[in-house]
Amino acid sequence: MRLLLLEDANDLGEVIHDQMIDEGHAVDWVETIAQAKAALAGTEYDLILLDLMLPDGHGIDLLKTLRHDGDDTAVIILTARDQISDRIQGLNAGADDYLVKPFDLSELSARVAAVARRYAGNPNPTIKLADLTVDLNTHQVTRAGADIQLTAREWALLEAFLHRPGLLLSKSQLEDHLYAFGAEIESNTIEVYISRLRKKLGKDLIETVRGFGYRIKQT
Amino acid sequence: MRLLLLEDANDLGEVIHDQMIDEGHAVDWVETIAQAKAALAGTEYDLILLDLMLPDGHGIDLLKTLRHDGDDTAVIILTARDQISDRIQGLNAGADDYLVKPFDLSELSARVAAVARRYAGNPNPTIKLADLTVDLNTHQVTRAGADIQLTAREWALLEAFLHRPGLLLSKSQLEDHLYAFGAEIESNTIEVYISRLRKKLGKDLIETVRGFGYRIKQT
DNA sequence: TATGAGCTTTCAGGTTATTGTCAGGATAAG
DNA sequence: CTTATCCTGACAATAACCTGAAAGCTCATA
Repeated sequence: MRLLLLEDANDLGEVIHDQMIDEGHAVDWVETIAQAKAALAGTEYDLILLDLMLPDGHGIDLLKTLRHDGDDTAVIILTARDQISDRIQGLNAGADDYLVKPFDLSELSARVAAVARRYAGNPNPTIKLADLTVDLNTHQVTRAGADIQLTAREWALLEAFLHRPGLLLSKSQLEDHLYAFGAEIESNTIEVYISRLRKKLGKDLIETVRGFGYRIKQT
Repeated sequence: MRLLLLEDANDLGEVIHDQMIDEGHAVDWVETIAQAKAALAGTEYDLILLDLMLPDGHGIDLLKTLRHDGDDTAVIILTARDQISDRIQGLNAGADDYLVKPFDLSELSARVAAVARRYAGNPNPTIKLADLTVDLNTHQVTRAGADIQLTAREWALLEAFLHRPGLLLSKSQLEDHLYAFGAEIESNTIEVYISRLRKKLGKDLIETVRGFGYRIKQT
């Protein structure tokens, strides 16, 4: 998915940027209204993340202009807790959703996904993998019709593979996906969770590539 | 159908106005309470769209006055997420339905149609859920024929799940539905209400998905 | 403006499921 | 055979969840 991240003068941008890239989105990151306008003129985006920390309501103006020009690109507003008026203005100006700082990256990811799905007109996307059906929305996994209950970590691990099917993922990559940046895992946690997933999903779904990592079996 | 749209100082009104006209309704669009009162004095409307972005709770007052005078015109309240108290007040004051921004126009259309049906004396749209019957218009819930009384919060919570069956909703999403987005809920309120709903609706209706949230059991 | 009923929110303690770690066994590579 | 790597059952610590009860609100009514 193609994202535009408009953010000025604070480090949240970098974090968001990295997270979105991790999830396989194409992200343009700009820090001024002028840059944003240039970017918008040239390119079609699927989603715009608009940080209203921007001074003087210019962010709102940008959004209004966009809508006025008939552009219906999805927009999620990021705003500080105390800027309620900005938020209301934002919604009125045509934003699709908003997040109040501070927020979890996972929360942001979920909202991005939700808005994207809404725009794609595809509210309940499911992925089929061998005899598995994975519902990204409800986190429901069924195997040959039978429900499978996954814990949070198990789901996160499975999700890592779903983003890029067939991809070989190293243990450290998987750790990055499962844990907050900088968290130190000092045991064979990934191995344990691979094991647990296999037990629930079926032995032969996840392939071990000795010395490198794991990969979902292609079908 | 004859609509009154009461909305002040923002561009959503225009959008709604155009949409409703498109759908073949007759719409009067006013932007002050005074205008609304004048319009209400002169004309019979089938439905009033009331935007609570209006300051000072005068919108609620208008509704109260209306009901107090025995006017039972259908009223749908449009409100920002920040104004939960308005929302509760609105329901208590006799609103028929409410929508929280941002909302899809299609959703608004659906609700308008629903309320219209109700007032046209058509059978109420109901949802069956296990042994429950849920009336979206009257907010009545019956179980095996017996009425179940839900409070405003309890209903709001149930409603969140009705929107799409089987949907997994996180606690923070539910909070967003019940409260101002970003409002500081520092306790386990959602858990408490889930507990109450279960007690009233039956233990096994709402499923806990540990680490993610809750979901209504698929039937 | 006081009162009381009903609803909402918080708190605290108990219960349960998940998590990260370890240890010992299994497997593949050389 | 030896070694590095991986698998997996078990377990204590912890996080997540449930729920009764009490405190806090709101609103209609007197």
